[in-house]
Amino acid sequence: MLAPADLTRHFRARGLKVTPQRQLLFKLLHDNATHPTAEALFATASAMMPGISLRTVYQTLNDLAAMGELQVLQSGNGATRFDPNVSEHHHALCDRCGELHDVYVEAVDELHVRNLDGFVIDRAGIVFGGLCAPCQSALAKKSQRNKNCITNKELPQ
Amino acid sequence: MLAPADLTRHFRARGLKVTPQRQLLFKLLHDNATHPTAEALFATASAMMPGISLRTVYQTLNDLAAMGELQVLQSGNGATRFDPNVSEHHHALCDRCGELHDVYVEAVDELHVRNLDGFVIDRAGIVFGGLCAPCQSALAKKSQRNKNCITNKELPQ
DNA sequence: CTTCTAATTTGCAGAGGTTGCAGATTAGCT
DNA sequence: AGCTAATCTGCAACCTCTGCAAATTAGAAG
Repeated sequence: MLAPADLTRHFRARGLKVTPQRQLLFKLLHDNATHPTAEALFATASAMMPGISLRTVYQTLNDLAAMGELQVLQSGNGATRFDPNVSEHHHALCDRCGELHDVYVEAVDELHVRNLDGFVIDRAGIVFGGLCAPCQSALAKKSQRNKNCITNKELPQ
Repeated sequence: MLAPADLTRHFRARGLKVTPQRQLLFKLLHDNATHPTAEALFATASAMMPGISLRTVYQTLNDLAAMGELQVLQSGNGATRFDPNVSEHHHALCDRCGELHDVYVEAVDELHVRNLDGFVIDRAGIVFGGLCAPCQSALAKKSQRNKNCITNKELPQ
């Protein structure tokens, strides 16, 4: 996504107005790698500008997405996530904490796809599943703790 | 997804009951390549078994997904789609008609992923975007028809 | 600086999609 | 045939997101 100052210019050029609400959202999104949902942005924005409406957050996110300044992601469980990183990249979704990480994949266009049946591919989106580093150590500790535990079979009925 | 008879066995083995409603859904899903939504399945099921509840459809779909017999897909626009094809495959989503096609991709594990930062990948899901064959010809015809139309610039102000 | 107008903000109602709950029903074991 | 836990159904509720209309405001023009 462009820097706030550039977005301001782009918005005006398109006949869109640059309100304080929008400026705040521009700032909150700039260099934000958390893939926030509309609700999450609303929570942060509300703390800095009490009274801002959730409706306005959605409105601005949709405007930005329409201008190609945001990548829209379907997180799987309900809420849409917005990614200000619009360079060509993909995502890694942690099975444990649910967080999404940006990853870069080489030679995606060189993949050999079968069964296309006349479908013409324009782009690709990859979501990797697995465990992020913090969650791996968390799980390792947990299994360590459970090493000496009795199993279900050993429990009295 | 397994054949209805096998699913019946698996359900019973897990202490789950096999009701007429579930048997119907097993049949409707078997070899179904349409990636139906819960609503779509409900519509088909209702025609064959009037009175079946949408709630039951969701229930059974969730059970099947939990058993790994269905792949769950986020279609992008709202409704979840269910795919009885659980072999390793990916999807091609048509920008025009919104339909999903199963495709097979080779050497996905050989992709070179950067910026993993300790994330350990377990699996990958790829969604290709583009146009399916029918939609390409439809669009081609449309642009043919528009060839002799005046452009906006030529319109009187 | 004032005026004007179209764009924006807000709050609320409402549309999907999905789940929780409770009472009635039923699969399938004994 | 009887029993009990699993299931079905209908409905209410939830969540995310959008439509709408009245009030406000950005920013251009005078």
